[in-house]
Amino acid sequence: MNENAPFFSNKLISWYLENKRELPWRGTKDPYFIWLSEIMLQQTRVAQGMPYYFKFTETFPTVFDLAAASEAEVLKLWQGLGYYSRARNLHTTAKYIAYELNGRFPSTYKDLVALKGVGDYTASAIASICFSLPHAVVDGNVYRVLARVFGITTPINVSKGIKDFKVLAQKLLEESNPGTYNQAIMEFGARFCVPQNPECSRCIFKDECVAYNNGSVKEIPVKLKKVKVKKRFFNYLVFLSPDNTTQLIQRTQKGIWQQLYEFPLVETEKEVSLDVLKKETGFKTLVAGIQLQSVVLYKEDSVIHKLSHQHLYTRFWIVSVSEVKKNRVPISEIRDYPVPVLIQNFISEFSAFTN
DNA sequence: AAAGCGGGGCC
DNA sequence: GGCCCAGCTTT
Repeated sequence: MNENAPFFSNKLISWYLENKRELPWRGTKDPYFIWLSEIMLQQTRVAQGMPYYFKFTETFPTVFDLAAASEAEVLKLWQGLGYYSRARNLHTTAKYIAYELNGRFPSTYKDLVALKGVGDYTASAIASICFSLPHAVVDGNVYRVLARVFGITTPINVSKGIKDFKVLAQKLLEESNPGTYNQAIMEFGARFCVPQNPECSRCIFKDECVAYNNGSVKEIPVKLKKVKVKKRFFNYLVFLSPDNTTQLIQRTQKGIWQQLYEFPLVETEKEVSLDVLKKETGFKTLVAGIQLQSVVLYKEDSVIHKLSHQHLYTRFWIVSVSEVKKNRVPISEIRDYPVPVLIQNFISEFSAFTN
């Protein structure tokens, strides 16, 4: 046991009890609700996840309700939250718990971490909050707080850093109340020891924080190399036929937006004119056997949809046809399909769909 | 060990 | 424009 542990955890927990937010998943130890909230909050701010937590708990009050839903329903409810593999894994795990475990949630770290979509962080969170098991969480907040207070400059995104921080976090864990301690350190990182411009001068750790007393708060935690952003050029073909149908295709390939729907897509190396687009193999395949009445660019300027690792330069081409042959979707039913935000934004502003 | 995976908020 | 967010999975 680290000799600093009681000092550190006592201060943290005192701060937490005075400063914690009332969040909808606080005040329950039901693992279904804690699990739901933890999956939603992976790489996601509380403010962004909150509305989804309300939607999911209302629509699926129990794990059986979630298990009984279709994947498309789950994805539709998840739409806009991003990292859609979380939703697919959530659904897979719900079915496993409901139908294989008869609704009894796993209650050990080992069994929790074996669930799809549940890694070390989430298993530790559920184990500590729901079952009072002594597993320390290490999320982005914990990295930041520990790195600064203890002056650790090992990069947080290399294996040595990941291992070292986990060991330290585990030493500092208040074992008589691991759930409260874990939430306390995360809340402290989220609300006080924030990434930019923390108010160190009135911090509870200002006397002992190594980074503050070093003047190195801005440089800590150390994180290696940022991702290089790739540019891609998307041309969506928005078919319109007289019977008020269009075409939507489900993305089943590897990559972004798996299992979500989109308009037929022609990806090109750069922004293209209509003449060039018409010569693309992908375009020819998509319109094969179809009577084209007109192809009109919706807007000249590309929409630049930014993902963390890709910038999608996107244009929508309105393709009037006499008949949609494949993957027909009545315009009135588009709203039932889970789609990326990029597509939803277009649907919401395109008059032929909104009228 | 490194890459891939969303969307949004803040500076 | 860059950084980060209650990370996990695949390669």
